[in-house]
Amino acid sequence: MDLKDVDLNLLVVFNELHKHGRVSAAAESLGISQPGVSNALGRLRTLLGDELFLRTSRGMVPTPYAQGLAQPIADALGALHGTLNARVSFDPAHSERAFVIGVNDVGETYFLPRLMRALDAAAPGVTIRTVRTTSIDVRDEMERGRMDLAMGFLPGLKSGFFQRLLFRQPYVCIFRQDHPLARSGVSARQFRAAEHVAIVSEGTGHGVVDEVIERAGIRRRLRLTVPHFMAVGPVLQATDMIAVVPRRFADCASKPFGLATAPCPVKIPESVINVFWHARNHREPANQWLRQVVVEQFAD
DNA sequence: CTTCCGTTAAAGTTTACAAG
DNA sequence: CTTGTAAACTTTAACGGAAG
Repeated sequence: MDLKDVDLNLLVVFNELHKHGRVSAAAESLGISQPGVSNALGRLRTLLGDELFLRTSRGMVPTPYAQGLAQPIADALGALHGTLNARVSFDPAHSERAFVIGVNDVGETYFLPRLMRALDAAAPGVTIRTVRTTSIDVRDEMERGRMDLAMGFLPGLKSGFFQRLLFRQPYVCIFRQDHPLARSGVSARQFRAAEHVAIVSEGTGHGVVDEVIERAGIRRRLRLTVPHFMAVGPVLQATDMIAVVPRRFADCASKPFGLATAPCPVKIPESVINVFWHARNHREPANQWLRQVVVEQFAD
């Protein structure tokens, strides 16, 4: 197929369609009418001899062929866009760009206060929206260009992504300030005897905690299991339970909830917190800028 | 049944291009 | 520079499948 026979704008439509999974949303994003997108899709279907997107209850899902095209097309368009806009660097002071960041709930409490304050000074018009890294497919969201950055302990993101280390942190035991353990520290025996709150959030690397403890042959009394960290502080404050959490979370939660920490008697590998971005955004000035801000604020 | 949403069709407008 | 034509776009309206 000769490129001159291809209306390259159709690829832009294809890209938006794949990103949103809905014709009307793609149309809005492209600034044309919904039939216009439908029409363009029709032409692309004829051109490529494939249905490309099938109508389902969950929107327009790509055929295997379209799925295969999506990434190369996105990369190519990204490269073109980057080249044509190379002269226009990102201007944080005047930008009204909306960024989407993937973090879990600890990430929000830890990163957002400082990040928002930094943005307040440098980029008053920029807005941030966060999404849970545990409830969505981060890889997919990033590939589609719906998420700009992700921060946290996400060992699953490798190929196609860039990452930069922000910090490492050990896991610690955390419990009420006037808990008996606050004086003595936590021995292996006491660790075993205590009632535990477990935080099980799928998709993050945090699951290693339970695995490691399990593998060490230690049977804990898991009295409460929750999918995120938010509930942990109040629960520990009100009970004699203990939890194993990343240290920076413990630092944030100690004061507001009157909690104390102690080293964990079980050896648990450190939690490695990175900032991740997709290869397609590697050269995007806005993305580069935001990464830079994150690194300046949070990298050790 | 109603609502939502994609598709299709019709009619008019805009745009690009080439010929006069 | 003007004009004719084809292609693509827009809006409007009607249609139909899917979901609640």
